[in-house]
Amino acid sequence: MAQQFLRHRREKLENLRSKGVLVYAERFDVTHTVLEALALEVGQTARIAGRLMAMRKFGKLSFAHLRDRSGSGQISFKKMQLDEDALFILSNVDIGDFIGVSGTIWKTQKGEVTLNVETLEFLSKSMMPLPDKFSGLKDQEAIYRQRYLDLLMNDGVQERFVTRSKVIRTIRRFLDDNDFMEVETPVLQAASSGAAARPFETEHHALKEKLYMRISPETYLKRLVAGGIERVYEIGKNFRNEGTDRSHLQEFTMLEWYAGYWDYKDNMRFIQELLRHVLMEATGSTVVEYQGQTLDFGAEWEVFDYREVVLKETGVDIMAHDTLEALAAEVSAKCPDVPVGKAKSIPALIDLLYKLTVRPKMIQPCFLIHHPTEMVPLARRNTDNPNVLDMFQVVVNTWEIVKAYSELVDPVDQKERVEAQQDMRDAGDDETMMMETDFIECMEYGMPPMSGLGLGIDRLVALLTGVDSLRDTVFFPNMRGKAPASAKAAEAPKTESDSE
RNA sequence: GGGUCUAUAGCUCAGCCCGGUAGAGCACCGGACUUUUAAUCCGAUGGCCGAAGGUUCGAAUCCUUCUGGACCCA
Repeated sequence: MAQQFLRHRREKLENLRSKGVLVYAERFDVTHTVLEALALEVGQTARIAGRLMAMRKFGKLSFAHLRDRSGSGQISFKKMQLDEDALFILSNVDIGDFIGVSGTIWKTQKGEVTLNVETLEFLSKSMMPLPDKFSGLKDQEAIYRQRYLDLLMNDGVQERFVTRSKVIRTIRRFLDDNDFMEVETPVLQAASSGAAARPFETEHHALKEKLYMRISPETYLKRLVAGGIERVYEIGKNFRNEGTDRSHLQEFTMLEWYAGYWDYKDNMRFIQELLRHVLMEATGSTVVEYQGQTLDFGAEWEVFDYREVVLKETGVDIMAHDTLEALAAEVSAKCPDVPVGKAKSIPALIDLLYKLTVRPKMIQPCFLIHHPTEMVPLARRNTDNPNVLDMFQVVVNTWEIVKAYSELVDPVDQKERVEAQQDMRDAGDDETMMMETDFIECMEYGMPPMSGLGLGIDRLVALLTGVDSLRDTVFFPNMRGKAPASAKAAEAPKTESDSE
């Protein structure tokens, strides 16, 4: 495969070497980026470097496109003005190679600002042809597995990831400016807690202990609040060992913060302010056009009470039943499409009902508040109605992008709620939460009242960049093993330490 | 887990229905060309048709299984 390309390019590489050219150069000094250079006046000079993306050769004049991090622009080679060494390099250059040039700005007959090359240095060889410049790279599998080609060849890809970077940077600044401290907490944990999800399991060989990849940093961040870091946040990867679809990644990026002395209402105000700010910074507007929908983050966000909105939508009062059987009977009667048998516990059934009936209608940014108490074992009960939580979610385009609540800091209540989780687990619901006893011990030492919030970065980025799959918001989405493009490499002998 | 679609040259795709020596464009190689920008023109390369089995005189094409990918459903 690709024999001819390799052969031709290897020949050129040897040609260059035979004349003493360092084919993989050490470095190159530039004075401008490509776009900066092309913004100069005619007659000014610049040194630029980049990857050669296209070449149009005439007899004694050639045009090419050079691309660097700023973008790509036209350079020209006039044979009459180049010395023998430069001509030799030029004759052995392929599209995809990296070169460094210096020259003078001029304008072509068509008026295009172009850098005419006077000196030319070879910087690095490309041994494989780039994808078709017109069609780009369309093979979805190649796009994910060889993202570097996608970034190089397809329009808008780089911008999408620039937006992602900008979103995260803006969030950091906003939180820093509000006196939050960024921290890092363990990814490898003895018990996975903080959310209802199946964890990835791994093993600590030296300690001979089973460990879990975190599904949430929640209990660790709360420990830090107990330790006096009253405003704390972490942006990092969480891992959930569940099915993958367009709105779920098994490895996803989450922002979580905790603020002492705040309640969930403070967080409702704060997240609204934060999201509007991030949108303005990243896109210049609080209105997002997404897949034909206009999502207006600037307008007032509707607030839905969990029990009320489910009742209104389905006629089912989720608080009216003490047993799973009774609730399942009413749900089956009123919503025959809901597969009640799937739910192994009351909260699982409530969640299923909501997800199938209410959530699909939540398009504009809105708050869903006061979830039933059993649904989240770490959230504080509402003072007036202990059956519901001081909790909210932000839902946009049917995606839950934010979950937040006033935190439970009462260790006695916490213990009972964890035991209830264990009962559900025993009943067959494997999306319940494990709990480390030392977290409860920490709570026994005392925690201030506080409220925390989690924001799914990947979903937010998808909304802001118009893509409909979260896989398009990360560079390298998880793929099944066996990359065809590197079959040769896979055959190479492996050392034992390579195998995990 | 179930269903639909998909895999042919480095890339983008035809060919499959109805079996008969593997096609195009771009890229690559040789030639012409001082204003192109999907440059153009002439010529030449390039394939284990995802993998394995089966049917057949004969399979990219029909059948089975497997593998990767996309979408839908649960």
